[in-house]
Amino acid sequence: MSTAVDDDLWSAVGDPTRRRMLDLLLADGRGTATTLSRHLPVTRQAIAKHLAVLDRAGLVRSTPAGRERLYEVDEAQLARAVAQLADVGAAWDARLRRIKRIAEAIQRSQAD
Amino acid sequence: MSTAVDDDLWSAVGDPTRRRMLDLLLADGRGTATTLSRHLPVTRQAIAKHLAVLDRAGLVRSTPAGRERLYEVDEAQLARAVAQLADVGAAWDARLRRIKRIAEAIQRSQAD
DNA sequence: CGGGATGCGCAACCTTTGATTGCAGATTCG
DNA sequence: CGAATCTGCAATCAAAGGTTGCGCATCCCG
Repeated sequence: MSTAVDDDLWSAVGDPTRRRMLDLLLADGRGTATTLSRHLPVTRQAIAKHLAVLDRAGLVRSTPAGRERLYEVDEAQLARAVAQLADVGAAWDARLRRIKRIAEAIQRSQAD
Repeated sequence: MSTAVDDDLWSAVGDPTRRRMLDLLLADGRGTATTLSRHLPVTRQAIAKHLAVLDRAGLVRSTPAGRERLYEVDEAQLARAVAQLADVGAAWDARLRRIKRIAEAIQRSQAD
Protein backbone atom coordinates (compact mmCIF):
# COMPACT_ATOMS: atom_id res chain seq x y z
CA MET A 1 0.00 0.00 0.00
CA SER A 2 2.95 2.32 0.60
CA THR A 3 3.32 3.03 -3.15
CA ALA A 4 6.70 1.20 -3.10
CA VAL A 5 8.52 3.60 -5.41
CA ASP A 6 12.20 3.45 -6.29
CA ASP A 7 13.18 6.92 -5.13
CA ASP A 8 16.30 6.98 -7.32
CA LEU A 9 14.29 6.38 -10.46
CA TRP A 10 11.64 8.87 -9.44
CA SER A 11 14.06 11.61 -8.47
CA ALA A 12 15.95 11.09 -11.74
CA VAL A 13 12.70 11.77 -13.55
CA GLY A 14 11.61 14.42 -11.05
CA ASP A 15 13.94 17.11 -12.36
CA PRO A 16 12.38 19.22 -15.12
CA THR A 17 15.66 19.56 -17.03
CA ARG A 18 16.18 15.81 -16.98
CA ARG A 19 12.62 15.23 -18.19
CA ARG A 20 13.23 17.53 -21.15
CA MET A 21 16.50 15.77 -21.85
CA LEU A 22 14.69 12.44 -21.99
CA ASP A 23 12.11 14.01 -24.32
CA LEU A 24 14.87 15.20 -26.64
CA LEU A 25 16.70 11.88 -26.56
CA LEU A 26 13.49 10.00 -27.32
CA ALA A 27 12.67 12.35 -30.17
CA ASP A 28 16.09 12.16 -31.83
CA GLY A 29 17.12 8.68 -30.81
CA ARG A 30 20.46 9.85 -29.44
CA GLY A 31 22.44 12.94 -28.52
CA THR A 32 25.50 14.35 -26.80
CA ALA A 33 25.85 16.76 -23.92
CA THR A 34 26.63 19.47 -26.45
CA THR A 35 23.69 18.84 -28.77
CA LEU A 36 21.25 18.59 -25.86
CA SER A 37 22.52 21.82 -24.35
CA ARG A 38 21.74 23.59 -27.61
CA HIS A 39 18.03 22.89 -27.05
CA LEU A 40 17.98 23.67 -23.33
CA PRO A 41 18.48 26.83 -21.29
CA VAL A 42 21.47 25.48 -19.35
CA THR A 43 25.13 24.98 -20.06
CA ARG A 44 26.75 21.85 -21.46
CA GLN A 45 28.36 21.11 -18.09
CA ALA A 46 25.02 21.14 -16.31
CA ILE A 47 23.70 18.75 -18.96
CA ALA A 48 26.72 16.51 -18.47
CA LYS A 49 25.98 16.24 -14.76
CA HIS A 50 22.34 15.41 -15.45
CA LEU A 51 23.45 12.75 -17.94
CA ALA A 52 25.60 11.27 -15.20
CA VAL A 53 22.56 11.12 -12.91
CA LEU A 54 20.41 9.51 -15.61
CA ASP A 55 23.23 7.06 -16.32
CA ARG A 56 23.50 6.06 -12.66
CA ALA A 57 19.74 5.54 -12.58
CA GLY A 58 20.10 3.35 -15.67
CA LEU A 59 17.78 5.50 -17.76
CA VAL A 60 20.40 6.19 -20.44
CA ARG A 61 23.42 4.39 -21.85
CA SER A 62 26.42 6.03 -23.50
CA THR A 63 29.00 5.03 -26.05
CA PRO A 64 32.17 6.99 -26.87
CA ALA A 65 32.44 7.87 -30.55
CA GLY A 66 35.62 9.65 -31.44
CA ARG A 67 35.81 12.94 -29.64
CA GLU A 68 32.17 12.87 -28.63
CA ARG A 69 30.05 10.65 -26.40
CA LEU A 70 26.62 9.56 -27.59
CA TYR A 71 23.76 8.96 -25.17
CA GLU A 72 20.56 7.06 -25.79
CA VAL A 73 17.55 6.16 -23.67
CA ASP A 74 17.39 2.72 -22.09
CA GLU A 75 13.85 1.93 -23.14
CA ALA A 76 13.22 -0.86 -20.65
CA GLN A 77 14.29 1.25 -17.71
CA LEU A 78 12.25 4.25 -18.87
CA ALA A 79 9.28 1.93 -19.21
CA ARG A 80 9.83 0.98 -15.56
CA ALA A 81 9.84 4.64 -14.59
CA VAL A 82 6.65 5.25 -16.56
CA ALA A 83 5.04 2.31 -14.78
CA GLN A 84 5.97 3.83 -11.42
CA LEU A 85 4.49 7.18 -12.37
CA ALA A 86 1.33 5.32 -13.31
CA ASP A 87 1.36 3.40 -10.01
CA VAL A 88 1.56 6.50 -7.85
CA GLY A 89 -1.05 8.23 -9.95
CA ALA A 90 -3.34 5.22 -9.74
CA ALA A 91 -2.95 4.98 -5.96
CA TRP A 92 -3.88 8.62 -5.46
CA ASP A 93 -6.65 8.35 -7.97
CA ALA A 94 -8.12 5.38 -6.13
CA ARG A 95 -8.04 7.27 -2.83
CA LEU A 96 -9.67 10.30 -4.41
CA ARG A 97 -12.41 8.11 -5.87
CA ARG A 98 -13.03 6.44 -2.53
CA ILE A 99 -13.28 9.82 -0.82
CA LYS A 100 -15.75 10.96 -3.43
CA ARG A 101 -17.86 7.82 -2.92
CA ILE A 102 -17.93 8.39 0.82
CA ALA A 103 -18.90 12.02 0.38
CA GLU A 104 -21.74 11.01 -1.90
CA ALA A 105 -22.91 8.37 0.56
CA ILE A 106 -23.03 10.96 3.32
CA GLN A 107 -25.02 13.29 1.12
CA ARG A 108 -27.47 10.50 0.35
CA SER A 109 -27.89 9.65 4.03
CA GLN A 110 -28.49 13.29 4.85
CA ALA A 111 -31.14 13.48 2.16
CA ASP A 112 -33.22 10.93 4.07
CA MET B 1 3.62 18.02 -27.91
CA SER B 2 5.98 19.48 -25.33
CA THR B 3 4.22 17.67 -22.46
CA ALA B 4 3.02 21.10 -21.22
CA VAL B 5 3.50 20.40 -17.53
CA ASP B 6 3.05 22.89 -14.72
CA ASP B 7 6.51 22.63 -13.19
CA ASP B 8 5.33 24.00 -9.83
CA LEU B 9 2.77 21.27 -9.46
CA TRP B 10 5.20 18.60 -10.59
CA SER B 11 8.05 19.71 -8.39
CA ALA B 12 5.69 19.88 -5.42
CA VAL B 13 4.87 16.23 -6.05
CA GLY B 14 8.45 15.40 -7.01
CA ASP B 15 9.79 15.39 -3.46
CA PRO B 16 9.51 11.98 -1.77
CA THR B 17 8.71 13.47 1.65
CA ARG B 18 5.91 15.54 0.16
CA ARG B 19 4.52 12.50 -1.64
CA ARG B 20 4.38 10.60 1.65
CA MET B 21 2.74 13.59 3.32
CA LEU B 22 0.04 13.58 0.67
CA ASP B 23 -0.40 9.84 1.21
CA LEU B 24 -0.85 10.38 4.94
CA LEU B 25 -3.23 13.28 4.47
CA LEU B 26 -5.32 11.28 2.01
CA ALA B 27 -5.40 8.31 4.35
CA ASP B 28 -6.44 10.26 7.45
CA GLY B 29 -8.40 13.05 5.83
CA ARG B 30 -6.45 15.74 7.64
CA GLY B 31 -3.40 16.34 9.80
CA THR B 32 -1.08 18.86 11.36
CA ALA B 33 2.65 19.40 10.97
CA THR B 34 3.14 17.62 14.29
CA THR B 35 1.00 14.57 13.54
CA LEU B 36 2.56 14.15 10.11
CA SER B 37 6.06 14.41 11.52
CA ARG B 38 5.27 11.53 13.87
CA HIS B 39 4.91 9.24 10.85
CA LEU B 40 7.91 10.56 8.92
CA PRO B 41 11.65 10.51 9.51
CA VAL B 42 12.03 14.30 9.56
CA THR B 43 11.38 17.04 12.08
CA ARG B 44 8.17 19.01 12.46
CA GLN B 45 9.87 22.11 11.06
CA ALA B 46 10.87 20.33 7.88
CA ILE B 47 7.27 19.15 7.52
CA ALA B 48 6.05 22.70 8.07
CA LYS B 49 8.22 23.93 5.20
CA HIS B 50 6.92 21.18 2.93
CA LEU B 51 3.37 22.07 3.90
CA ALA B 52 4.09 25.65 2.88
CA VAL B 53 5.29 24.41 -0.52
CA LEU B 54 2.21 22.24 -0.98
CA ASP B 55 0.05 25.16 0.08
CA ARG B 56 1.64 27.49 -2.46
CA ALA B 57 1.10 24.84 -5.14
CA GLY B 58 -2.54 24.68 -4.07
CA LEU B 59 -2.36 20.97 -3.23
CA VAL B 60 -3.43 21.47 0.38
CA ARG B 61 -5.54 23.94 2.32
CA SER B 62 -5.22 24.79 5.99
CA THR B 63 -7.50 26.03 8.72
CA PRO B 64 -6.40 27.22 12.15
CA ALA B 65 -8.08 25.33 14.99
CA GLY B 66 -7.15 26.56 18.40
CA ARG B 67 -3.48 26.08 18.98
CA GLU B 68 -3.06 23.79 16.01
CA ARG B 69 -3.40 24.17 12.25
CA LEU B 70 -5.18 21.49 10.29
CA TYR B 71 -4.20 20.67 6.71
CA GLU B 72 -6.22 18.75 4.16
CA VAL B 73 -5.69 17.79 0.53
CA ASP B 74 -7.32 19.89 -2.17
CA GLU B 75 -8.75 17.01 -4.12
CA ALA B 76 -9.35 18.88 -7.36
CA GLN B 77 -5.77 20.14 -7.48
CA LEU B 78 -4.33 16.73 -6.65
CA ALA B 79 -6.48 15.29 -9.41
CA ARG B 80 -4.87 17.83 -11.76
CA ALA B 81 -1.42 16.69 -10.62
CA VAL B 82 -2.36 13.05 -11.13
CA ALA B 83 -3.56 13.91 -14.63
CA GLN B 84 -0.21 15.54 -15.39
CA LEU B 85 1.68 12.48 -14.18
CA ALA B 86 -0.49 10.42 -16.47
CA ASP B 87 0.13 12.83 -19.36
CA VAL B 88 3.91 12.64 -19.11
CA GLY B 89 3.77 8.90 -18.69
CA ALA B 90 1.49 8.54 -21.67
CA ALA B 91 3.71 10.74 -23.86
CA TRP B 92 6.80 8.67 -23.06
CA ASP B 93 4.84 5.48 -23.43
CA ALA B 94 3.66 6.51 -26.87
CA ARG B 95 7.21 7.30 -27.96
CA LEU B 96 8.47 4.00 -26.62
CA ARG B 97 5.72 2.15 -28.48
CA ARG B 98 6.52 3.95 -31.71
CA ILE B 99 10.20 3.09 -31.34
CA LYS B 100 9.29 -0.52 -30.75
CA ARG B 101 7.09 -0.58 -33.85
CA ILE B 102 9.90 0.86 -35.95
CA ALA B 103 12.38 -1.63 -34.58
CA GLU B 104 10.03 -4.47 -35.43
CA ALA B 105 9.50 -3.12 -38.93
CA ILE B 106 13.24 -3.02 -39.49
CA GLN B 107 13.55 -6.58 -38.28
CA ARG B 108 10.80 -7.67 -40.65
CA SER B 109 12.43 -5.94 -43.59
CA GLN B 110 15.75 -7.57 -42.77
CA ALA B 111 14.06 -10.96 -42.67
CA ASP B 112 13.19 -10.58 -46.36
C1' DC C 1 -6.93 30.57 38.20
C1' DG C 2 -2.26 29.36 37.67
C1' DG C 3 1.27 26.56 35.70
C1' DG C 4 3.01 22.67 32.97
C1' DA C 5 2.41 20.53 28.57
C1' DT C 6 1.64 20.90 23.73
C1' DG C 7 1.63 23.08 19.21
C1' DC C 8 3.08 26.68 16.20
C1' DG C 9 6.18 30.09 13.85
C1' DC C 10 10.59 32.45 13.25
C1' DA C 11 15.64 32.60 12.75
C1' DA C 12 20.34 30.83 12.23
C1' DC C 13 22.91 27.39 10.37
C1' DC C 14 24.53 23.10 7.69
C1' DT C 15 24.60 20.09 3.57
C1' DT C 16 23.28 18.66 -0.89
C1' DT C 17 22.28 19.67 -5.53
C1' DG C 18 21.51 22.27 -9.84
C1' DA C 19 24.10 25.56 -12.30
C1' DT C 20 27.96 28.54 -13.61
C1' DT C 21 32.79 29.84 -15.25
C1' DG C 22 37.46 28.54 -16.36
C1' DC C 23 40.78 25.53 -18.15
C1' DA C 24 43.42 21.53 -20.02
C1' DG C 25 43.40 17.22 -22.82
C1' DA C 26 41.79 14.68 -27.02
C1' DT C 27 40.03 14.40 -31.74
C1' DT C 28 38.59 16.00 -36.14
C1' DC C 29 39.29 18.55 -40.39
C1' DG C 30 40.93 22.11 -43.65
C1' DC D 1 50.48 21.16 -38.86
C1' DG D 2 47.09 24.15 -36.64
C1' DA D 3 42.50 25.85 -35.68
C1' DA D 4 38.10 24.34 -34.30
C1' DT D 5 35.31 21.38 -31.52
C1' DC D 6 34.05 18.12 -28.00
C1' DT D 7 35.00 16.23 -23.65
C1' DG D 8 36.14 16.05 -18.59
C1' DC D 9 37.75 18.09 -14.15
C1' DA D 10 37.86 21.75 -10.51
C1' DA D 11 36.37 25.83 -7.99
C1' DT D 12 32.58 28.54 -6.99
C1' DC D 13 27.65 29.99 -6.14
C1' DA D 14 22.71 29.91 -5.02
C1' DA D 15 18.65 27.44 -3.83
C1' DA D 16 16.40 23.66 -1.32
C1' DG D 17 15.87 20.15 2.28
C1' DG D 18 17.02 19.46 6.91
C1' DT D 19 18.34 20.53 11.82
C1' DT D 20 18.57 22.99 16.38
C1' DG D 21 17.12 26.62 19.33
C1' DC D 22 14.14 29.73 20.85
C1' DG D 23 9.59 32.66 22.06
C1' DC D 24 4.66 32.85 22.05
C1' DA D 25 -0.15 31.17 22.14
C1' DT D 26 -3.42 27.75 23.66
C1' DC D 27 -5.11 24.01 26.12
C1' DC D 28 -5.85 21.18 30.20
C1' DC D 29 -5.82 19.89 34.83
C1' DG D 30 -4.95 20.33 39.86
